[in-house]
Amino acid sequence: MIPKPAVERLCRVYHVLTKLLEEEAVEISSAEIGKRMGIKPHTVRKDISYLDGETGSPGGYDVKALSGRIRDVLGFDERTRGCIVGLGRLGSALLAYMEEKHEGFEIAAGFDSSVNRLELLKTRVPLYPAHEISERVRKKKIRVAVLTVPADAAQLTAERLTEGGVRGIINFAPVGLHGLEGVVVRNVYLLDEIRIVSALIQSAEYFNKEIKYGTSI
Amino acid sequence: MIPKPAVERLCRVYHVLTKLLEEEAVEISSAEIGKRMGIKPHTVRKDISYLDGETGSPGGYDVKALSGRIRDVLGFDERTRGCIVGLGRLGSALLAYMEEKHEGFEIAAGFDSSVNRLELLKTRVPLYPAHEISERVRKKKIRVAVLTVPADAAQLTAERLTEGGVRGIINFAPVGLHGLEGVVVRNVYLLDEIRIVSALIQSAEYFNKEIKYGTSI
DNA sequence: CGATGTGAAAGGTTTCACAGCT
DNA sequence: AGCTGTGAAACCTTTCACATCG
Repeated sequence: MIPKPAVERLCRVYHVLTKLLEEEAVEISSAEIGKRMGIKPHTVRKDISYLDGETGSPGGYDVKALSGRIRDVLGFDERTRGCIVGLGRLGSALLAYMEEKHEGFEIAAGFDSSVNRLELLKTRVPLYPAHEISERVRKKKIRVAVLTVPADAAQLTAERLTEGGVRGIINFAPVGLHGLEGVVVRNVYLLDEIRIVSALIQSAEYFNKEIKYGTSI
Repeated sequence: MIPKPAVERLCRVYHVLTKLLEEEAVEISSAEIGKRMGIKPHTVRKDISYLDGETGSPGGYDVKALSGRIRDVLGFDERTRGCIVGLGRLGSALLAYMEEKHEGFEIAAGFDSSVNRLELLKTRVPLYPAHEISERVRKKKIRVAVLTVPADAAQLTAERLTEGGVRGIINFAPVGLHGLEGVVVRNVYLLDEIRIVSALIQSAEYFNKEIKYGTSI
């Protein structure tokens, strides 16, 4: 089993490789990947070693081969279909941001409980009222949902999504979701981020250490 | 030194306690906090134990006392001042979301390189052109920046922020920042999130395990 | 009794150092 | 020579089990 932090970093390695392909680069070293990501070369190598492939050589990694290997192992092969639920200010910004074409996933729907809002928004992606969530998610085979509803609607909406067969939820609502069996939940607590950074600074100062809370997701 | 994941969770404990104070709750158990956050009770207790305080008793924790202790240790005492740099769709959504009053921090400025955009936006918070960043940040004693500029402007903007004395950066640009001494950087790679969730699902399936990549930040 | 608080064990992740390959 | 690949060591975090206390 690949460690979770390694999976996260490999997703970013993939991101870097995608760009390199656009730049028509052929080979790249772990040092260069590390530099672009702000992490150390041996971390990059270790992460790649979890893929159980034979993609490197003394010149470095073959960009295409490595990118393909990551795609296979992490399952970027088939397009992953996602949706955004809750089209307030944050949700619609994320929709606009994500509905453009991206390697490895595709936004296939948006949902909101306000029909009025659905009519006002102009998006490429089709929008549906919230009560159709589980039905639409099932029909469209959506695997991942971005949850940007108000805190008090989050749990119920998450349950509806799970009923529809969603396997992963990226939760932007500032409440913990519970009781969702077999679903990967990632919480992104934007409002806490500033407090977290502030606390990490403070904590580092308090213990009179140099700041060592480096880059992370 | 408090472990970084513990600091992150304590920020969320604080969040929960703030809500509890609004509900006028007096005491709360680690089990209840854990339930609200989607984590286990002993994790909550361990995290609280890092605060080196004596806040609990057999009935549970005194909400006010615990909240005060976290505020002191994590430095939420003085208002932390933050800014948002890059007011595109995502940046201005975040600004609208964050400029409301929140416990523990305050958004004090917004920046963008397009003067046109600065004139169009209607915000409570004052907005300034990007070339004034380091000057304004210094004058206003801003400690934390939310970075939502395009990828190719991120490194330079981060450097300007650091010149102005910023101690922490929440980086939404999909590139790693490097060479920033003494600055806490947190990366939020929104576009990678869907891929990460998708990969975690896939990885769990591949290794035929039940999904155990639980809740996390 | 029912909760906290915490050393100690278990578990996971990162770092290291060097073998191996082209 | 220069880079990858990886077992082993070091390090950090979580979990557990139980002493403790009102």
